[in-house]
Amino acid sequence: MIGLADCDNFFVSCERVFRPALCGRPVIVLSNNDGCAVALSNEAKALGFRRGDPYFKIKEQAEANGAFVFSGNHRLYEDMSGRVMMTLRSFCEEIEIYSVDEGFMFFNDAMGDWADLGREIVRTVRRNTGIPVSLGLAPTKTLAKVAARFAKKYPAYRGACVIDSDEKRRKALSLTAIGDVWGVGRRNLPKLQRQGLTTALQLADLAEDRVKDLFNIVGLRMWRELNGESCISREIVPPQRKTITCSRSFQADIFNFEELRKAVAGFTAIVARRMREQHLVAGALEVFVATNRFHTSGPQYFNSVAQRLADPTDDTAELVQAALKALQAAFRPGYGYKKAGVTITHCMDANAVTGSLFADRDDRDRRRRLMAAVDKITASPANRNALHLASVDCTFSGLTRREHESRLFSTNLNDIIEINLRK
DNA sequence: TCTGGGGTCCTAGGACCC
DNA sequence: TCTGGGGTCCTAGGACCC
Repeated sequence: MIGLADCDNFFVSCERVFRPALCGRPVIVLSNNDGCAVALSNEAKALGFRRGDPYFKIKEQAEANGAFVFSGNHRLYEDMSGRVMMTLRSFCEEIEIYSVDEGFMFFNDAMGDWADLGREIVRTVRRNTGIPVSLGLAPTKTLAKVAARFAKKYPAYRGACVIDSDEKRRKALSLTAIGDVWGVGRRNLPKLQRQGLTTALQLADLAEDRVKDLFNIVGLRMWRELNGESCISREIVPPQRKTITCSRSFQADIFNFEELRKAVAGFTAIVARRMREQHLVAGALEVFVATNRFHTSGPQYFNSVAQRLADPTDDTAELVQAALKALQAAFRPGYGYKKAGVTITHCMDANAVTGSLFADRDDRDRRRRLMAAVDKITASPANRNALHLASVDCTFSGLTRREHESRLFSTNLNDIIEINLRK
């Protein structure tokens, strides 16, 4: 049996844990630069606000409706995510952390009544973390996703929905719109609809040969999963990352190379720290710059330049040097840049790399120790910016808008909740 | 004025090899 | 007249996910 635990309106729920007065009220969490709504409470959804709405278009209406608005506080959400996953793991050794707010659980033995177990998991996550979660239980990942949607949608399930018979499977699929199936996206939905398919059950009931004609291997796998044949693999040990990206949109267009240079160096430093956390080294890196794609007047420009690294590395200074070289090649003066980013590619396990024959080993070791020391000093959130390369703007101060920040309630001692006891 | 960020997999086509 | 067959690797673009 496969369980999918899916946190309800996760970012909103994280904010509510530390401000319970927000429960039952409309809450909206925004993306970087306070750009778009990325998470909404049910109350905000009921008011007509949608994920992806640009904030400047809904701001007035949100204020008029008394909605509470937050800039994304991802360090808080990451920390809360870790707590949720820890609780899930206490029920099941084999879990796959699928995203910040979702985890698959793999049960190898019969565990008694699945619905009872599911509800106990939901209750325990709520008690341990304050986060409301919905659980779907079914023989395949895709069906567990379907079950979780029902658990979320209908309070009668009390948090957990189980698909453990063919009858339940067919019933659930008949009530699921084809566009709501995991793996059916925007682009392919019209194609499926043209075939006269409206429910997930109609898709599942197609003959295998017909599925092979209509789709590629991805569609075939989805069809098998809907029919109860598990064929999407378990990733219990997280696979090694292949790329790591850091990119941002800016509050105002940047025309000046120096300003862009600082930002790109900052992105590179963040990416470098993340790769060291994961014990990776990069074989190459890519820098992109872009003008505002929503501007209809004025010239548009996008460019992305890759830079091979002579020797795979995780050293911030070396990576920044390479990134700035790439930036120089990508940059054209005269444009207003709205967005830029850095991606490291060709990642490998740091311990499995053979250094170049001509590399200076002593220098390598010194740099490695330096990076380890920097990482140690900047490990705690309060010291995050205590030490950095001079070329790096690690705060992005003034670069992006964050007007509705909440605090680092759970990871920074300066930000913990204060309780005023009345006399 | 203002419009997110970070990933993966699949496929087709080109370069290259024998 | 007539111009092979079979591979791998890499990349860009598309589709999907959260």
